[in-house]
Amino acid sequence: MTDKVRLRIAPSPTGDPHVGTAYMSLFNKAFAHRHGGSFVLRIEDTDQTRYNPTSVGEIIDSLRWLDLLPDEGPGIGGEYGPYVQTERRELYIKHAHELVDMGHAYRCFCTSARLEEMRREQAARHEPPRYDRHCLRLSPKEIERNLSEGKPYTIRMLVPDEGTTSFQDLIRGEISFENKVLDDQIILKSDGLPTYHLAVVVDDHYMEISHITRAEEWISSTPKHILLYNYLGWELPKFAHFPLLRNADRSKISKRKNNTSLKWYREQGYLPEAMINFLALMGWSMPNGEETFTFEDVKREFTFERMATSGPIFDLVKLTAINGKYIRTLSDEELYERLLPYLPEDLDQERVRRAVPVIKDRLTTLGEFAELTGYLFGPPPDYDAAGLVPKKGTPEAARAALERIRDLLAGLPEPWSHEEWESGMRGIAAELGLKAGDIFMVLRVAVTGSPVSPPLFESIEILGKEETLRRVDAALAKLG
RNA sequence: GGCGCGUUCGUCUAGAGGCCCAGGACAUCUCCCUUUCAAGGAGAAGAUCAGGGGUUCGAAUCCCCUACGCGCUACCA
Repeated sequence: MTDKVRLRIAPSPTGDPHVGTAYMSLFNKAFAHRHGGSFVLRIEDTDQTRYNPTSVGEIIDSLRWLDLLPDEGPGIGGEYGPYVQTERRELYIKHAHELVDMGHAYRCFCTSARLEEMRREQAARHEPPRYDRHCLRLSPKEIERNLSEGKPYTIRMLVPDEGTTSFQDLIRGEISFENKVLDDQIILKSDGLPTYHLAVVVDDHYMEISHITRAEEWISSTPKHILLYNYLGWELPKFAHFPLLRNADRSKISKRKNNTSLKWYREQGYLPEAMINFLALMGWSMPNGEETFTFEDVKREFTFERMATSGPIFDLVKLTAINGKYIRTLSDEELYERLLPYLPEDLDQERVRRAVPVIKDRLTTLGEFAELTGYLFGPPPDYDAAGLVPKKGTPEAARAALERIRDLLAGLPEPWSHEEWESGMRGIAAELGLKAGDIFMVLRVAVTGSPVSPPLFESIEILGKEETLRRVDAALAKLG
């Protein structure tokens, strides 16, 4: 074991790339790199029933999107591979049997049916569900017979009846468990693949992981892992259990109650740097109190000591606010570039460029651009003729206003200035005894199809005189 | 039920014995700006620091108890 700093994330390829994976990656990569170490990706695919073949690629894509790519991992390379657990099965089998030989583990031939029955009875007696060690009492002869009959078996670790197992958590301090509350956990399944508990210990050892970071849901299995390290005679890594991201009801974050897929955030148009900033604010903060910062800042400042212990609620509203803030700091050109993946390719690019500065302050995600600016690239959404009529006005007033606006626009030189247009508009309002706001509203609805829209003048400018006039005529026709 | 972890404004947090009758951000509300909506600016409201006991001249900060929340309790991770 060296004193190299090596951290890893170990997601299971069971579904969409999870926001929790990004959360852990952020701090792991920051800490590893801060100390000149490596950040590793390992795929924990020992549960074949939940395996999803597209998942690994999507996890990597998502990490690349967030600029959190690992230094080592499947498809990335590294000297500690393979980085996929099913490709390492011989290693687990070897150590599982080694543990059996040492008397620290034993074969269990119990069927799932018997185990279920056992648990049912324990529940009925209000006892904690634990393996009753039926197979620990098997004689060598019985074991021999079961083996020769080809009975399937699992391997369970043997937990001491007495004593306590404790460890120093980098985030939470000392945590200890009485060994008697620990179960004789299955470490090798009957399909020959390890359970998490064995695989994680073996891999973290061989991959020379120096700091084991994971969510707090793993705290209660840590003593089992420590026991395994001790049985195997391996040096203990450091442990840090991070707070669990929560739903609004404080339960563990789930896709039922939250958008947990990183693909979703990308599709909506959240900026990776906003995502990073938001995630870093969950349970952590900059020493100087700064709330807007980058990955580089986290890398420079991250320490386990500053990590909070209680699980933060994942608040989409705050993420969205941060995202809007990041969008506003982008230059028009940058924003244009970032918008491209979210737009149909056949959109008039020149028009998109001109729409960018107009819409920037109103964007909260990149994905909103298309809907917010739809009227600039096609006909305005259909609206009711009543929408053209000023609050205290009549359809006749709206008609008179539109006719004069049409004449005003038609008579304006091309290009015309905001000033000459606005004074013309105000003149019409005065002439008709309407408020300026009413006049602008009539035009706004005629041009954008909605009483709520991006700035009117800029919109007209982008659409051009001809198209604007067409829309005014359409509005007139609507009024009948 | 057992074991473990946690508990500062609605939310994210600052706070490591006196600087705190608790600061910032998001959200909310008001005002300003303004042709709508935003953005921006200025304000307001919002936490008896879960509750109760200690320790101390002094506690959000240290200790104990209680309550509540969450997690684990699978041949899932």
